[in-house]
Amino acid sequence: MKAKIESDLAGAGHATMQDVARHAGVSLKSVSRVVNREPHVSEKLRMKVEAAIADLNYIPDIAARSLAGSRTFIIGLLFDNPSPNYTMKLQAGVYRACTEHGYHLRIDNVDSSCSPAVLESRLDAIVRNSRCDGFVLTPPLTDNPQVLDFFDARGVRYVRIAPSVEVDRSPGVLIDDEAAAGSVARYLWDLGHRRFGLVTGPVEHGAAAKRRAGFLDMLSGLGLTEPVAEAAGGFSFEGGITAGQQLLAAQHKPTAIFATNDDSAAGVMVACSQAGVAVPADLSLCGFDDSWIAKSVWPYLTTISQPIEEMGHAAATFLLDRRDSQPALRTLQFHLVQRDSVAAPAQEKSTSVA
Amino acid sequence: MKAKIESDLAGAGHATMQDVARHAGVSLKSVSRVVNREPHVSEKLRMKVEAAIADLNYIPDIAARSLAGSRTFIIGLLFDNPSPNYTMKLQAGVYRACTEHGYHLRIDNVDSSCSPAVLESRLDAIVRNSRCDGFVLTPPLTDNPQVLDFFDARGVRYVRIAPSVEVDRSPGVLIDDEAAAGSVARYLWDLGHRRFGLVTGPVEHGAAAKRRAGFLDMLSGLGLTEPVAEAAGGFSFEGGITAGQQLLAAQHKPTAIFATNDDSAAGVMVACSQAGVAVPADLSLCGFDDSWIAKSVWPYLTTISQPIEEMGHAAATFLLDRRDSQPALRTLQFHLVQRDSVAAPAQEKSTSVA
DNA sequence: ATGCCGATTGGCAACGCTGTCAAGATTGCG
DNA sequence: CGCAATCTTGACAGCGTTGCCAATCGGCAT
Repeated sequence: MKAKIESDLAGAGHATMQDVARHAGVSLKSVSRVVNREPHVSEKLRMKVEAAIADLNYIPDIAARSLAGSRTFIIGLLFDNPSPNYTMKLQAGVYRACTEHGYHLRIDNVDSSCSPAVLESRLDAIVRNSRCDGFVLTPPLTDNPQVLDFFDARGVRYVRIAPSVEVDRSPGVLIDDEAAAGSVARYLWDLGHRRFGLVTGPVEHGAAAKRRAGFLDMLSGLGLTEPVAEAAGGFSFEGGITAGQQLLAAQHKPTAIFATNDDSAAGVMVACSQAGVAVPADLSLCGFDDSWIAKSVWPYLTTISQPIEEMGHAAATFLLDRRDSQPALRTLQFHLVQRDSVAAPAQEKSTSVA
Repeated sequence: MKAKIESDLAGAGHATMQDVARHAGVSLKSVSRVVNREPHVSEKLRMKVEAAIADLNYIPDIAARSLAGSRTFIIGLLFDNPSPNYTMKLQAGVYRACTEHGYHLRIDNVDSSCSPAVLESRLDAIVRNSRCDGFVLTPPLTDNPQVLDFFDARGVRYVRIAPSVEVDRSPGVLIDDEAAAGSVARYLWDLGHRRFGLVTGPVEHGAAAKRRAGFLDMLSGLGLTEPVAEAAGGFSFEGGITAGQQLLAAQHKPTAIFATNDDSAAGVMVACSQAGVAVPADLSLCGFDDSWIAKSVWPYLTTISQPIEEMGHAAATFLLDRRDSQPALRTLQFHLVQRDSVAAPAQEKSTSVA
C-alpha cells in the first residue's frame, strides 16, 4: 500500500499539494503560491500548476491550511434566539458570500440571557475552539456590550448586523429604520390619510424606537397636528391583536395604522376582522420587515422590505474582503412593498387641511 | 519573543497539548490519551492531566486534530430550498447535539434542481472540502436518489431526515405521517364530525400522500361512507385559499377540514373569513406541522406537532454515537396540539349513523 | 527469585500546508 | 560588459495532534 512513491494520484486518498507539485514538475511552494494567488508567480508557472490542479481535481485541505497558516477559512455566524425567517435569510446571505470566497460557514448559538460569567466562558469556548477568521453578529447580540467588549478585547474581527447602539464602534451593516418608517408615513399621507394609529415595539429594541420616531417625525413634518394614537404591540402577533383592539376602540378610529413589525401587523389584522373593520376599505394597514407572515395574511401586507439576505452577504463580504478592520458602516436600501393592505381612505367630510 | 522555552503558558498564544504535558510532567501522548478518553490510562495520570488542562484552560486545536487524525469534529447540515421555520428548528436540534459532543456545525446549501452533472460536482466539492464526519440530509435532499447514491458510493456517513422513499436504505429519523393524519381523523370523528374536506399537498411530496392516505383510511375504518371532498392546496398559503373556496362552495359544506400542512390551513382560514364561515363555530379546521404560522392566525390552529428540533438532535446523535453505520430508523412521536380552530359540529339533524 | 504477559507510558514520524529565507534567474543601469 | 537590484523559485522547518511502535512497569505463575 506504500506504492504512492511514483504515482501522481497517491493511491486511494485525494490528491495533495505534493501530488500537484510533482505532476506539474514544480516545487511544493510554487503550488501554494498559485493556490493562494500570491504575487511573484510567472504566467507560465501559474498555467502549469493550474493545469495540474485541474488534472488531479485537487482541492486544498482546510485543516492543513489553517494549521499551518493563520487563516482558517471559516466564518462564524452567531445568533441568539433566532427568529426563523430573519435568521434563515441572513444565513443564506452569509453563506453565499462564504462560497464566493471559498470559505465555510460555521453556526454557533449564544444565549445572551445567561449570567455574564457563563456568557464569557461560552464566548471563550466559541472563539477559541472555532478559530474563525471572523464573526457575524446578529441582533440582539449585535447590541450586547459584553459581547462587543469581549471581541474587541480579543482582537477578533466581527461585523454587526443592524446595530443600534454605539453604531460607530465597529463595522456594521444596517438600514435606515428611521427613514424607512418615514417613507411609510409619507406614503400613507400622500394617499390622503390624516388619522393615524401606531403600534409600537418593545422599548428595549433599538430599531423599534427608530421606527416610531421616523414615522412620527415625518408626519409632523408633513403638517399633521392631530396626535397619533399609539398602542404597544411588543413586536408579537398577540401584542398586535391587543394593540389593534385598543386602536379600533377609539372614538375616532384611525384610517391608517402603522405596525412597526409584521407580526404585530398581522395581529392588528385579526383585531380588524373581529371588529368587522375591512382592510383596506375601512382601514389601511402597514407593516415592517416583509417577513414571511406578510404573505400569510389576507390581504397581503404592505410593508417595508429589508434586504436581509443582502445584509448577510454584505456583512460576510466585509469580513472577507477588507482585511483591515477599520470600523465602517454599510447602509443598505430598504424599500416599500406595496401589496393589498393599504388604500386611500374612504370618502369623508375630512378634507380638512388647507 | 522566543522565550517560550520554559514557560508553561507559551507566551501570547493559547496553551497547546505540549504545554499541558510539561505542566503535568507527562508525555505529549499521554495528554492526547486523556483528551480522547482512550483506554489504558491510569487513574492517577488522568487526574494529573485533567488538572493541568484545567489550570491552563487548554482547548484542543481542531485543525490539528483533523489533520493528524481521521476525525474532523464537524457535522455538516445540508439543505436545499430551506423553509425557514422547519430548517431553523432542525438546525437548532442538530446544533444542540453537536455541542453536547464537542462537535461543530457546518452549513451547506445544495440546489438539487440543477443538472445532475452540476449537482455531482457541487456535492464533490462539499464532501471533499468539508471533510465532515457525517452529514444530516434534510428534505428534499433526503429523497434525492442521486444524492444518496453519491454518499453511498463515497462511503460518507449520513442520516436522513423524514425519508419517504427507500426508507430502509440508510439511517433516518422520521415520524409516522400516516398515523398522525389518522389521529386527526379520529379526533374530528370523535367530536361528531361526519362531513369532511381534505386539502391535499403536492403529489410529488412523499409525506403529502401519506397524510392523505392516513386520514382517509382512518375515516373509512371508522365507518364513514360519505365521500371526503378533496381539493389541492399545494402546501401553500395561496393554494389553501383556493382549496378552501372550492370546498366551501360545495352543496353540503363539510363541517371539518383537514389541511395537510399549516400553510394551506391558513389559506383555508382566509377563505372561511371571506365566505363568512366562522371557525370553529361553523367549521373545524386542522393543520399539520405546528409551524410558526399556526400561531399567527386567528383562531390559533389545531395541528399536528412534529418534534422537529428533536429530529435534528436525534439525527446528529445518530451520527455521533453510533460509529457503525448500519441502516436504522428512529421514529419519533408526533402529537396533536389542540388549539382553537376545532370544535364539535353545530347541531343539525345529522345524527345519522346507527 | 526468574521469566513472561498485559497494562501503561513515551518517542517519533507523519498529516498537508504555509512562512521564512536563501538561491537562482532576469533586468536595469552605469 | 559588470554588478546591483528585483523578480521567481525552491528548500525546509514547523503548525498541534494522532497513530504506530517501542520501552517500561507491575504482577503472577513457575
